[in-house]
Amino acid sequence: MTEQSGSGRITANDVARLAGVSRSAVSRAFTPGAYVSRDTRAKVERAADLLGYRPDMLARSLTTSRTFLVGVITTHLDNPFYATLLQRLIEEIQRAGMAAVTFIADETSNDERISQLLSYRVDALVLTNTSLSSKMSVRCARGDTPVIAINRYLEVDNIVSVTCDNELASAAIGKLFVKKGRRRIAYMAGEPDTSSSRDRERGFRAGLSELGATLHSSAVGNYSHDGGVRAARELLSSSVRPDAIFCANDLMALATVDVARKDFGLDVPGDLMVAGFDNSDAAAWATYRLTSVDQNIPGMVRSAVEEIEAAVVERGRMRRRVLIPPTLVERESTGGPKSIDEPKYGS
Amino acid sequence: MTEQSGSGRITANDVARLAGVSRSAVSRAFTPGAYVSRDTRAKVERAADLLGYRPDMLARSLTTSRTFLVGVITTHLDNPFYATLLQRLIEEIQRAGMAAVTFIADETSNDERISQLLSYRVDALVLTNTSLSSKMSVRCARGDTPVIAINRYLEVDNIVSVTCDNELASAAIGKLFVKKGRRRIAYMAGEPDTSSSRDRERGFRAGLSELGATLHSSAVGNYSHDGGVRAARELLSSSVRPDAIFCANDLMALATVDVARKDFGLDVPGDLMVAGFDNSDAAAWATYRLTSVDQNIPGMVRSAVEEIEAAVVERGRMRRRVLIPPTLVERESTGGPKSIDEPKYGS
DNA sequence: TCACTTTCTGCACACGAGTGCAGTATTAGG
DNA sequence: CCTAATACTGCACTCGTGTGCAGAAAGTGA
Repeated sequence: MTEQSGSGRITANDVARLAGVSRSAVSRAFTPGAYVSRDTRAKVERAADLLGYRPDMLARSLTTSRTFLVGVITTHLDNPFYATLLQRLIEEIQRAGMAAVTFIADETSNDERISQLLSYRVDALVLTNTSLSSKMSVRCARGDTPVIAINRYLEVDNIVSVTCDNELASAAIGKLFVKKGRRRIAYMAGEPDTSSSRDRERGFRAGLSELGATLHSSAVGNYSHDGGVRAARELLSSSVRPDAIFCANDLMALATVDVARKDFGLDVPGDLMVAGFDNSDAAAWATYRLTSVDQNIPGMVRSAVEEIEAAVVERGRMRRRVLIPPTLVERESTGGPKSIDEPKYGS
Repeated sequence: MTEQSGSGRITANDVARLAGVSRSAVSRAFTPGAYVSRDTRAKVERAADLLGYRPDMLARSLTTSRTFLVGVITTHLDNPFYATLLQRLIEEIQRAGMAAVTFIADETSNDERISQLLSYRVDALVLTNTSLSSKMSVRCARGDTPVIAINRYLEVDNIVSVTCDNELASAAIGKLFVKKGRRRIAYMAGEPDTSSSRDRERGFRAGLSELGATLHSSAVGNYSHDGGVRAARELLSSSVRPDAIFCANDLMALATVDVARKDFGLDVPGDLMVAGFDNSDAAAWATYRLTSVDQNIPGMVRSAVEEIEAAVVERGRMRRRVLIPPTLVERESTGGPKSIDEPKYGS
């Protein structure tokens, strides 16, 4: 019998032997657009799925320099926003016929991770809420590895960054508070050194001042629930308590609602309006009904993967910035949706 | 100048040339336990990090058949439990010096995904809340690819399954309800055809009957928040309303609390006790203070990766089942923790 | 100094596939 | 029936690294 050789692995040679053709023919049968007769292709395909053969990606990548692997570096997934983002990103990557090699960012060992990913010759690198050291940026550029940053804007060459329009959305929330008659308006920041938190604060302030209002107070919640609890207590303990708080993400906003009700006996939105960012699932829960900003994750992810595909084809493209338009979702935590004919922000 | 050749990629040849040694020497310098003199190793290392060289994993894997890649197939990450599980799993994998290639399960295209992963020669395959068709099971066994199933028990040969002791934990909750004086006790199932939901129901019933109680009613919530809302409405609309509900996960339990309060004006735990499963972050939030079962994700993940490492060394090991002991976390949704001297369940 | 061991080094082949090139089978045209 | 074009096919080289083997260098003892 012409069986495969000893080892469990089935190679193109085994298929070739069984099909009675050369190994090149097998290779060509699996390469779209290569010179193979209908006849041989049929023989090869029959033999192949008789043996359960599939070309070895590793070996293939060695000659083609295409691995169909995308390196993804993301943060802790406690925050449901990152979890959903990662999920959609992976789905989009696999839809494009590639596979995602995922690492959780570790602050200290980040460079090591990237270097590791490069040693797998990933076709592209996606950073989610993560920065890139200039050293690694150079390494990526040298190896022609395109880098896409989602949700963080990096001032580095040869890198595409995809973010939602944080300033625009935050301004809309600022204006919403003012229109609803609030005057003691506070901001709860995320991690202070991230572009997202800074942009949201800047936009929020701009929105307020556009309608003649100004920021009453602010605190830092570090994007976490616990941090949000502490920051909310801090803000609400003030002698002149705020009557509206914009939190830089939902996790902190939900914490703020909890604290307002449980610790301070406040009514939301009566005594305190709260708005968040991310439009996470929990924002829609009956207990919270939280007004939030939908960053349009599917849109972000689609852009990111499109950038990857473009970059793989035309190597060495320019740095770019992609801005995804977000959507304001109004719920009861700010007094519910406006009347039906009032226009959305933006245009 | 002895620079690297045209392309951006730096190979062992470039390093060899710069260090003035043979390419084999470079290879050995990067292979722990190989025959190299202190002197050559030093020269190679110096040259290597001058050029920023790192062995190409693809080429290396081609000869060693070790890729240090672990294939991970997981479900949608809307459920925070899976998100945390995935995060910890990836972290543990990277701590072990490997990298995770992650796919989101797609029901229909699952076999295709696994086949794709096998074509990357992953060292092992981890399935999270996913089944394995018998066809793929055979393929994995043939290629000597160890398969580890987390949180689902599969009746297939050559596969290790790691789950928490669902029956034990669920029984504990059943007994807790009875001890707290409840008699109209209901169960909310997850996805009916999963081993986890079935095991939890079986354990729960066993716990009840152990103390002479019996199940009052049940409904199916499919492990989702929306499903939980529907199931809770169904259970609570009954003419004889339950006074305690055990939900097969936290997402449904939180939904149940929301529905009980908002739609039925019930007090939790006064009118209705609720318990969940997973001990997700939200369970600890002030609004819910939900009693839940901690599955010990770090423990599960550690076992899983240990199994991988063991399986990579001694190929072709037996099917095994690993049972992780869970912890009951009592909070206000069942009336708060017991008095201090009462023993935990188990032993 | 010689024989022998020990410690390394480099050659050459292997891993599994893609692919340019030259050669062969097939067909068309005359 | 002959020639030339066409459609394939297979050889052999390549990708970047690991590794057995044989030979060189260095050390050891007599």
